[in-house]
Amino acid sequence: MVKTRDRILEATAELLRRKGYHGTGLKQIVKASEAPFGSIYHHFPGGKEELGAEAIRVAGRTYNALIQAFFENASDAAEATNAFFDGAGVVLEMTDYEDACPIATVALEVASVSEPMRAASGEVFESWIDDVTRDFETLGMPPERCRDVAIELLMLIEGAFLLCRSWKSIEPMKIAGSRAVDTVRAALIPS
Amino acid sequence: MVKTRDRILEATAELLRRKGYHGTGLKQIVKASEAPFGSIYHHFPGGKEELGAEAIRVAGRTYNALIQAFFENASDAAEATNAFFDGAGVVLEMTDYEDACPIATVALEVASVSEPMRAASGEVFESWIDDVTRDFETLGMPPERCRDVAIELLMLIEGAFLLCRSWKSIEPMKIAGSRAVDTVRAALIPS
DNA sequence: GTCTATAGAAGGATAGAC
DNA sequence: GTCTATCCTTCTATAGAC
Repeated sequence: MVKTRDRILEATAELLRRKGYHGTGLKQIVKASEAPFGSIYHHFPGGKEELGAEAIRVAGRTYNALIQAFFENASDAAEATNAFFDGAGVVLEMTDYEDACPIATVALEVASVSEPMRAASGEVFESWIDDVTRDFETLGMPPERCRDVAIELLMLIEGAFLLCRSWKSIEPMKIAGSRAVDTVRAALIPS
Repeated sequence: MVKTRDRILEATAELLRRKGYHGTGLKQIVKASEAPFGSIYHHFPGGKEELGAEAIRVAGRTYNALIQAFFENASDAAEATNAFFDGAGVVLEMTDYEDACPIATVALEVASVSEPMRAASGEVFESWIDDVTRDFETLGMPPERCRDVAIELLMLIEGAFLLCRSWKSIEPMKIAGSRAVDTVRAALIPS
């Protein structure tokens, strides 16, 4: 049995990714989650803002798992990077450029508008960076480089998501993936 | 004398950058532009969507000018790149991380929702890429590399804007700038 | 053709029945 | 404590006065 609260969070995370924060209504959320309207305010007294912040964290954890699936037990950091960017491109094409980063749209929308939601998105990005940083350390990259490389990869893929969706083309993702692999490969070589 | 239509477009472009598409109401636009409500539908019969698409193009042209100010008559492509990323970081800090890309938020919001606005944002990104590509050719970069380098720079700065705003930190912009300069410098060397 | 008033729907939030 | 009915605001859009 799936708890009402979890259904609400799942539905919200999904709607936020596709429609953004201001594009998602509470009424859509109750419809999608098949929950009564009052349940939102029972479980999230802070209203839409509290629900949104929590949904961002839920979406973030889903992606933590995806990241770890590619990087945690990889044999080579560069190969894992290549597979990750390739996979992102495949998903983009399969979903007609709808499924990209689950929180980027919301993060930009709320950055200067809602401090709790900005903080939530910041923590999610940080947790992704932490995952990749640790994985790169495990995979033999010099520790002092790991975090910067992880941040560069995240910037490249977020930029690629933006351009790919706006152009309906995976060309940017191919360029981003190629550059990401170059960076990882270079960082792996001890200086 | 400034035409009503232009005032509406300027106000819309500014609001879209700060609040996004769904976060900006037509009533805010008429208030900010000091125009009567009916004027919007007089000048933009297609309503908010047509106005939004046009405002995206206006914002795009403003940035075309900014890009050219840095790259068009530069003496060195790498130096110009460095100055551009530095400048972006300075503006972010000065505006408490509010002023970043004028169209990124809207582009993500509308990518899967409004075809006319998606097309407009795609054209704007394309025009920025075209500018930088031409400038790099002029500055001596091998022509076959210019476009890919320009796209990489755009992805890096868009990713940096996202992370900088979510973290309220310019660390990502510094990393992005550093990597961008490295890429440009490497591309300038004939192989 | 400039501007006001208002329609009609959807937004977030709340009160209170059960 | 689950759920419904409803409140008030804001949204986009339009009708029509001047």
